[in-house]
Amino acid sequence: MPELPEVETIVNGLRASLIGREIADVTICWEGVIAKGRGHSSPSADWLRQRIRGQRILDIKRRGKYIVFALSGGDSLIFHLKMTGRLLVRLSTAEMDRYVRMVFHLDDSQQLRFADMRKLGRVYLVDDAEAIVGTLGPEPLADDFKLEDFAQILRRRSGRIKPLLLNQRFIAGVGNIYANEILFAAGIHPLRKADTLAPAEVEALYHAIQRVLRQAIAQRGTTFDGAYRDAWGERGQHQESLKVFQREGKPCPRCGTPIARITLGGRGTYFCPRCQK
DNA sequence: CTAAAATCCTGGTGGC
DNA sequence: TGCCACCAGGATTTTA
Repeated sequence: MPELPEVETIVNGLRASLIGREIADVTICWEGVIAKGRGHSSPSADWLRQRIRGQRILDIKRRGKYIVFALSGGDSLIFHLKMTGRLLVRLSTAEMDRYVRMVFHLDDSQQLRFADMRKLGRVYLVDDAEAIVGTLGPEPLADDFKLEDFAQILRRRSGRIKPLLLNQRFIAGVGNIYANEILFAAGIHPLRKADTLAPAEVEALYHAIQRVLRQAIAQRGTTFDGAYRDAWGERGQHQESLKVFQREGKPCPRCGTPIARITLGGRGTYFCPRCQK
């Protein structure tokens, strides 16, 4: 389940190999990988192939959990990996990976392969990236993510804090693993209402978001159930550092109380009933 | 406004 | 050993 730290790690790997390359051709192994447009028809495989061939990769950036390629023709090629998606850079002679849905043939004997066991991930080719990523909330690791702005948004929210952390319009890039870990690091109970957090709690949450995400990036992300891989197919290391996620019944690393699990918004929610108030 | 449920998917798991 | 129901969850859409 690639979240911000995993996507950041993947993008850094992609940049190292793909900037400046031309997309010579595309093979679409499963047409459903192409995202549907708003309401009506989704672009066809033929349309996408004709449009993308010959365009050069100028830049690759992360926005939330999206991966955005800026192409020389002015288009943006955008990926969302959802649960099990992988973007893999391979030599074209390398054995094909499992569950590959789309292959980008590059001008230097490399391939970019989009693999996705569960078929939830999608590819977009658009002339304006904002049409896809424009509704996302602030980037929590950007310089312009300020405590005062964060506090003001929280004050206007009456819902529970954990589903709010997962809302991409509120903050971009936090998923279920890190929402659990962030709330533990901040000592805040997942059922707390956002507008009841005291100023000191808001500040603790603000710093926990950045600290937890930065540490996970330093460890190249979390590989759980073997799902996430970086651009070379390698695992992350942060699963060794998880404090509460999928640790129901195991002792809290701070106080020893067994970690509790509830379902909240349909998601597994893990916390220490003693440390998180 | 919040919140829950349904939707898309398939490998792994637990029950019988 | 085999079959099957069910679970996991990111984001969107629908329903209450």
